[in-house]
Amino acid sequence: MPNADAQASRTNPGSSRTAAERGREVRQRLLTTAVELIPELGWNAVSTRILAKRAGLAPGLVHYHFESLQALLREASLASMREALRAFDLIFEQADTLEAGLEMLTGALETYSANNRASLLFVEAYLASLRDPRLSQELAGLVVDFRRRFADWLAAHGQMDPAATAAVLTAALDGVLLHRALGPDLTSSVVRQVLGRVLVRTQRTPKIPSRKTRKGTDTV
Amino acid sequence: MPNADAQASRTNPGSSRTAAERGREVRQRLLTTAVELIPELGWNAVSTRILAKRAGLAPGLVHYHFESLQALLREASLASMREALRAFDLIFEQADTLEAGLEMLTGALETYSANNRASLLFVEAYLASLRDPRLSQELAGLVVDFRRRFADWLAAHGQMDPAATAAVLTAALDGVLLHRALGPDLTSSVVRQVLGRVLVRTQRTPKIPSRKTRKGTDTV
Amino acid sequence: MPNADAQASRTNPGSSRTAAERGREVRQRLLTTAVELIPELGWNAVSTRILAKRAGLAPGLVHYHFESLQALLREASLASMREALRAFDLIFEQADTLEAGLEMLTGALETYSANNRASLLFVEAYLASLRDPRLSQELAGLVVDFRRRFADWLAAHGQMDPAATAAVLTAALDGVLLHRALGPDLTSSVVRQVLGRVLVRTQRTPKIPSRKTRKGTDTV
Amino acid sequence: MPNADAQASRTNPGSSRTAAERGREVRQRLLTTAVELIPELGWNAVSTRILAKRAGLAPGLVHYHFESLQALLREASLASMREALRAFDLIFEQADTLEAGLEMLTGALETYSANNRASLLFVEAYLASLRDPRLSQELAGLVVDFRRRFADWLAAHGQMDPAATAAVLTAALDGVLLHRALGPDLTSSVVRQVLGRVLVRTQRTPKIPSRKTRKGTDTV
DNA sequence: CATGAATGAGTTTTCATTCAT
DNA sequence: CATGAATGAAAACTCATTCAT
Repeated sequence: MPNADAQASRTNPGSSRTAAERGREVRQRLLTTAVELIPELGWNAVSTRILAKRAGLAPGLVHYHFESLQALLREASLASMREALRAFDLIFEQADTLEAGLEMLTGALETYSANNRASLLFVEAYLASLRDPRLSQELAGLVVDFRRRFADWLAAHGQMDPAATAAVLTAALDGVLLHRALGPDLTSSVVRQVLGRVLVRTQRTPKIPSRKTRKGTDTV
Repeated sequence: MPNADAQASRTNPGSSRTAAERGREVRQRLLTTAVELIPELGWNAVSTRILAKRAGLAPGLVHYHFESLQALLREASLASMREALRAFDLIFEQADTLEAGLEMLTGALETYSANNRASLLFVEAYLASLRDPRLSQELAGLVVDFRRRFADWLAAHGQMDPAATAAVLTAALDGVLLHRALGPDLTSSVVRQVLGRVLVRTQRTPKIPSRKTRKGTDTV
Repeated sequence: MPNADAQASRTNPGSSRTAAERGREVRQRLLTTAVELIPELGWNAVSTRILAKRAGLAPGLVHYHFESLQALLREASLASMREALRAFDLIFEQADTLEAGLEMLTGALETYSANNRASLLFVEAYLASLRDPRLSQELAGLVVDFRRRFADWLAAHGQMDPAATAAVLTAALDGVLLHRALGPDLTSSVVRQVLGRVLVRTQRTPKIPSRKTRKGTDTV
Repeated sequence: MPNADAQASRTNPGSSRTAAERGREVRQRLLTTAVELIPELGWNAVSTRILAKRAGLAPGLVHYHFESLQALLREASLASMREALRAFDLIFEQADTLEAGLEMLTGALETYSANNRASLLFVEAYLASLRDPRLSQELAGLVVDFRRRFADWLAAHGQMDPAATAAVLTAALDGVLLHRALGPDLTSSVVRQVLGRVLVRTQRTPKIPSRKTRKGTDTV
């Protein structure tokens, strides 16, 4: 990355670009380091000094580039979560049956849980949002957006009660994330198997793409 | 209040009861206050001074009765969670159908979410356990125990895949707790409606097993 | 002082007195040091570290004994000013003519200006009070009280317009304090000579009023 | 605003006027902003960043145009005070009796106290001068000059002891400024009424001297 | 003439923990 | 069993000043 930028700066010699560019790099480095540190140490244990040291930067830079440490953590976590959620949009685009979608969702979950970091970041941000109104607002926006896209996709594939299903499944997946952070015993195949029962097609207009014959549908 | 207690102890001078008894009371008060403070401020924001002040006790008492602040928080949160889980045992004893059980579970969830405190305590403890091996171990024990009792109850009432279902439902309910902490839009009736689909009876009639003989079967 | 206390503590062996007493001493030492430092460095330049170092105490003690540095400075300056004003009460009791009173006042002024510290403390506190409502309120109380006692004394000795005269003379004396802090050219004899002209007796012989019956009369 | 200026400078590209002129403008803007900020925040609370932000300028400009922040504050406050004192010269020229002069002086005082800013600037500068020898020297010069002009005017209008009276009245008026900063209860009519007694004519008719021939005589 | 990124020491304040009594 | 004074490190944040561009 520094090499690429060094090249780029050559393109524009003598301009003020280098300073500004380096500034943006430093800012970005702080954000990246924060995303790394939040799951590792916990939201409240990320201090300016630790952050700066880990980023290999002078401690004063945190408050030069950000209004407060909280603002930095907020921006970093939101950016990271937004990007994580973008992955799900891809899933929604590619999956053409409810079952395929669930499989991809739990697969993604497995990926995230593997390095633990992304999922913990979500939970840490959830808790932090309880004491940070700004974060709370933006985070709620993310969740609502995700639920809506999820519900749209569910509806488009014939799911019964798409909005309710999306809301509960979103929460359930977050719960699974949380439990996987604690221990590895919740395999994605188990999750898929159980949560798969939630996926039920409406009676009317079923263009039945059923992958297998469904089993016991004693819904409650 | 400390004055009142001081007076009370004067009433019973020299008796061995007063000293030991009051000591236990003070210890208990510290635990109770911690349970109150953890969801309110967040695990890492509970300090000895804040805790002592809120409990109306001298600051030195925290380290007199506990090895460290972390030990106090650990003991307090575990005790509180154990008690909370005991409430579910009652549900398991009283509910005689899967549907009734789910209804009581989501009802309890509503109760917990109402004051938010109990559910947040769980999540705070989950995260804290990632950096506290002792807490992690005990917490894992709690969760495993709960899953097993849950699975037993599910099995006894004809649920298919009881262990897997219990594990996923436990995680899902925690996820719902978490999302309710963020906003009130996840009503318990929606949760009941969607998660109810997970409850499916096995084809063959199960022989209802005694609690003692069965253990967590199946997967997980 | 430590020796005296060491003796005192011997009088009461085994009691908790020593610890509490030492605490009070430390607190007092912080106050005393603040009074010393405010005129020397300026209100805003007195930092916790400088203060603790000068007092020969650990830096944490400032916030152990006081809620904030501002609270410490406030308490210290107010106590010092109250004591300084008490000296004027003595003057009012002893002086039996307007002229003798003015002579003693300007004399006191000379004393204060000599070490500069007391007078600068007043001015620093005046300015600080503009950004500290609590200090402002208490300081205003001090000034109002002093004006009233001054006015009472003036009235008792036949001064015309005692309240207005007291208010303006108080301000004028503060101005003289300020100018003396800048340079030594304003001798007390010059001040006495000029401000003496302000002292004018009413035409009619005043009935000397008792302190209780009188209130701040006239204008202002 | 900076944008507007940027546009304006574009209007006149390459001209030597724009560069030099704009430089002076920026310098002046820094001075003006400092004069605004010193009474508002206190001398020591005016920082380069706050100053630059308030002036709508880049932070680096402070040290580009001035050797140090202190130097900027010094220059700004002295310029402002010099201008304020020029207003008094007008009074001296226009007032033809002692009484009329005092009335105009207290009137001016009222004006200054109204916005508080000018009077507070004086007091802040007085205190700052105690720790800034350069400021101290220049400020002393200002005060001495003012006293002399005041004394000259007093002498020209028959005042007894003009030098002593001028010195004490100058201090007294500063004291009144200070007290008015604290609270509004010292009305200018009260001040005029009391300080008016200080104005006393010499017995013998003074030969009215020309302004040029007289200098500060008498005591002090 | 102007910019704004960078620095490291500075600020106030809070902390868990120890310990003499 | 209990107290509360004490400590020194660490927290978030602000600072004047420098300097490459």
